Amino acid sequence: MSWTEERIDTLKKMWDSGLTATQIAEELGGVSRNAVIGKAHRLGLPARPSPVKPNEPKAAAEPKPAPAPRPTPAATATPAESPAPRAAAPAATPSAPAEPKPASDGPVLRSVGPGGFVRQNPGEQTPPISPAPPRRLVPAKPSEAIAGKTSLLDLNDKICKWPIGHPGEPDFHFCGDKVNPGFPYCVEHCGHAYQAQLPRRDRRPPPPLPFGGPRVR
DNA sequence: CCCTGATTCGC
DNA sequence: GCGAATCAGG
Repeated sequence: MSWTEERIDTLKKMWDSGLTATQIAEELGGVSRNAVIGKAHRLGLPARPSPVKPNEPKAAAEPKPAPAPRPTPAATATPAESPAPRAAAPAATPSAPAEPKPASDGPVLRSVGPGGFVRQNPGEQTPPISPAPPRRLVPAKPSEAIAGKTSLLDLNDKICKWPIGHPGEPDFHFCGDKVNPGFPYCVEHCGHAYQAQLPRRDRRPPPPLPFGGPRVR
């Protein structure tokens, strides 16, 4: 596989969307995660939170005479140290001066609900990345199987929240039928979720459990 | 062990 | 330029 313009474009998009190199490689296909990382670096894409980076050359008492032979070839006129040479657009977005960007630029803390759902934080009504849909719409890979299905984001008080499939799977979605008033599920799935208490001797083992159940493969 | 990204270096 | 091998932190 070669790095066509299109593949590079995909790489860029996914890279600054925060996807892992593994995911990107998987998506592109035909390349390893190493290839992706290597390419990303060659492209000069911004470094990502790496597990092994924050360490700065400490001036420890090393017997090494050569302190900093770090070859910075194009050190034309950079006298001061640039701890975070990430800023690239100082005077941009003239039309929108005050960008209400969240104070923290780190990952948003989330809690995870039963079944592996990711809960939205209060006030976080918008997914992580959607600065603007400036370009043409792109394939939007991750949601092809769900097209037309009831996704997590579609859930509300009026539709059945009975899960179809398992969280994390590409086709995972929800029933989405009209809810049985007073219940989180539609009539049919209420029948699965709630069973009349029968006399002990008549009870039967197989209780359908939404989530939690051991995966059957 | 697994995961991650960074770096190196032979091709 | 490419990416496997290697490194190193979580």
